[in-house]
Parts: sequence; C-alpha cells; structure tokens
Amino acid sequence: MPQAYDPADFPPLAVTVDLVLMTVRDGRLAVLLQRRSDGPHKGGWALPGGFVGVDESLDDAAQRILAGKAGLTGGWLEQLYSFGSPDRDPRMRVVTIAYFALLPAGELLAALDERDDLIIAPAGPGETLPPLAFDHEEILDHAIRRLRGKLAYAPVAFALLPPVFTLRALQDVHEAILGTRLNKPAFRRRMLDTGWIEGTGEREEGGAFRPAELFRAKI
Amino acid sequence: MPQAYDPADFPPLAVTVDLVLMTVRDGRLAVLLQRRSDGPHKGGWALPGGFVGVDESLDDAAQRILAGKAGLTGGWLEQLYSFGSPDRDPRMRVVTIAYFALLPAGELLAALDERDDLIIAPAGPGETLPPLAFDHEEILDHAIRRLRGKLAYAPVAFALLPPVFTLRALQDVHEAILGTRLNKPAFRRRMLDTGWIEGTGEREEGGAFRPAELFRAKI
DNA sequence: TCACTTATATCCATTTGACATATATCTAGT
DNA sequence: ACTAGATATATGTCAAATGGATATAAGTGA
Repeated sequence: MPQAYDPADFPPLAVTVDLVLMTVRDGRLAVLLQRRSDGPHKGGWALPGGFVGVDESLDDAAQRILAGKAGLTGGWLEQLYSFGSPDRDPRMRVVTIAYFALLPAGELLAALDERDDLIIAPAGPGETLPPLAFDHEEILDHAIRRLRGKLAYAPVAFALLPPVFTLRALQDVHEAILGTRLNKPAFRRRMLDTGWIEGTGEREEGGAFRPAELFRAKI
Repeated sequence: MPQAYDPADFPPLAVTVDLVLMTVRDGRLAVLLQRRSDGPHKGGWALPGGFVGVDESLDDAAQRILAGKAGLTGGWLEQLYSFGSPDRDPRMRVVTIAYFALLPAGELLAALDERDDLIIAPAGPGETLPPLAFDHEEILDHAIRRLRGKLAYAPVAFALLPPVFTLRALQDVHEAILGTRLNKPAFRRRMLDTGWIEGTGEREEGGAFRPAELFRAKI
C-alpha cells in the first residue's frame, strides 16, 4: 500500500460481520443463534459473526462466517444494514455490517447436528425469542422486515426450499414469513405469472390424495 | 471502556461515511460532487465523505458531513449500503457506509453559493457524469436505484420540493427520477390516494393559465 | 363410494391507463 | 371594456388489467 496513512490519522474502529441466517422449519420462520462462550453476555444468545480481515471484502467475510457455522455456501446471501452505535459493544467501538442469509431447513439441520452451541430459534410473528446480546434484536428485526418486503418482488423463497417443491410448500414458506394466510388459487396464479418457476412434469408421491405437481425455480 | 481489546487483536480498518446528496434541478436528477484537494484522484470528482469519529454513531457522522457541505439538516437522510472491497482505496483498507440524502434544489443552491469545490452534476438516466474517484460510481448507482425503488411506496419526493408545491411540480420530480413520462390524471389520483398530501386551498400565481392548487405533504 | 387435496374456472370488486371534457386564467384584438 | 383564443389545471368516463373469493372438476388411497 503506497502512501499508507499513519494509523494515528484515523480513529481505530473494529469492523465485524454479523449474520442473520434464517430458515423455515415446520411452517415457522426461524433464525440461527450461537451461544456466547465469553465476553459480554457470556452464556447468552447472539447472532453468529466475526471480524472482517484486512484483505477480505465484506461479502467474503460473510461467506466465510456462513461456511464456518453451517458448512454451506448455497442459499441466499445479501448485505442487510450496518450498525454502529458507539455503545453497542461495551468493550470498544465496533461497527458491524449485518448480512442476511437463507437456507432450506434440511440443509441447515444436517450441517448443525454436531454443534451444541448453535440453535435454530423460531422467530416468526408471534414467537418469543430468548433475549439477544448487544443490539442483535434490532438487527434481527431489520432482517425479518427485509425478508417480508422482498418476498413479493424477489425470488427469495426458493432459497428456503429444496430444488424441487410443490406449490403448497412454496405457499407455506410465504405464509410463515408473512404471518398471514394466503388465498390458494390467487397465490398459484401469481407465482406462475412471475415466471420464476416451471413445472417438472413429475408429481409428489405418498399422499392419500391427488398428488401435487413438482416445480423448480427457473434460473 | 472496561475489558478493552488489545488493538492487536483486531484488524485495523478505517471507517468512513460517504454521502450521495441528490436533488432535482430544472427537471433533472443531480448529485453533489466535491473536487478532491489531495490524495488519490487529486483534482477529480468524488462523493463528499469523512471518517467516522470514535464516539459518533454512523447516522451522526452522516448528519455532520451533510451539515458541513450544505449547511443544512432538513430533507431526507438514510443509510444506503456499505462498501468494503480491500482495494477500493489504494492507501489503506477503508470500509465506507454510504448514505443517501435528498434536498430541494433551492436550499442546496443557496447553501452552496460560496463553495467552488462543490458542484451539482446531472445524474439522471441519460446524463453523463465526470469520472468519479474510487468506487463512487458504483455507490451512486446504488443510490439512484434505491431512490427509484422507494418512490412508489415511500414519501421521498417531498424532500426534493419546497413545503408547498403543485401536483405538476411533484410529477416533474417523479418523472426526473424515473426517466419516464407519467399519465397526469392517473398520477394525480394515485398521489391523492396515498394520503401523503393535502390541499392548502391556496393557488399558484403568475401563470398565463388556470392556476394550480398548492399542496403540502402531510405528517 | 368417500375423504382429502390439487387444479382450474368463474365471478366480482378494485385498480390503472387512456382519452375526453369542463374550468380558470392571461393575452391579444376590436 | 369586452370578447375570442391559447394554455394548463381539474375531473369524469370507459375499458383493460389485477387480485380476492368461491365453486367445481380431477386424481389418489382407504
């Protein structure tokens, strides 16, 4: 780095990435929480996170933290919002870039079965979460609002489903996120009109009723 | 700060706030640019910005930079997105939290008449900007997209108008931002239906035609 | 045949674009 | 002074598109 600044020229701030990893399990919106092993709120629950490396982009840091917790790289990952109140961490000044990740419940559970410091806590409309460390409740609140807002105009729901799914399963995901019931024919019509999905020709098996067609997300 | 970290424990990153201050002048979307007095891209154009103080929130830093450039506190100010590629500043690692600000052209011009290092450059759909320093073109791009997206569901346009305005002026702002022409009766109906505006009973004066009613933004 | 769920068809209220018409003001000409 | 014309605001109407609600058909296992 030519012409490097003298470190005294700028205020020394720590920069972290915090991850809001959400899923839909059993028809309920849920979020990944990690038990704090030390520091403030030791033993309490927090969003997973970590420092940003000097030669690492923000997106790369988020990917690294996601891979470290869940062992996975798929799904959806996007930057959410940055939080930087001077007193959000009692030890020092920390600015955190919050990220927003989505994974199917199956993949997340499979990757987590050996980690006893991680839980998937229901976080939907009527659910009560354990108290979270720092300002993580505010961060989670932002994430849920972003997810709800994006649902109508971005193909986020497919990141919460296996590659092949029924329209009923897709609707269940939407209802879990929005916390409301949706009209089935209208939902079907709207989803087909988006052009986000296409039929596979295959049908669901095993039910004691008319089998539903299986769809996959286009693109 | 009890239990302060050893500074060696975390990577030393600089955190700045960059400001995308936009307005609509003469029916064209425009952005405030500042000539760089030194450092990389010296003499070129950049978004105004500055370091975040150790005891200053991100929002406070953005307010401070806005007040420093424009001498104003009104309008609209919200966090946009954070940018942190390792090589975005050749001197050192800088993570910047971009903010997005809106002011009426009149107020901005009045506050700027003694500053020769600041310009208001047209930035609408068909306009060509001068090349910008660092990754500021990408930041500006994000800001314009955010503004367009918010126009339909958030009362942002009023931050670009004086306290009292005609529906024609409001439509001009929308058209400048979207880069398209809008249907007048439909626009009027839609705006009145949002509940964002109310008539003052007063009328515009001076035109050689039927005077338009003056409205103000509710709330 | 029944129970159950998916899939589709139909109806209706609401929204939105497009066009036409009425209204209000100033200017120009007599 | 009065009137006709030009111009932009304001409003009304109609058709197309959208979205919710209900009813009906279709497919499967018990």
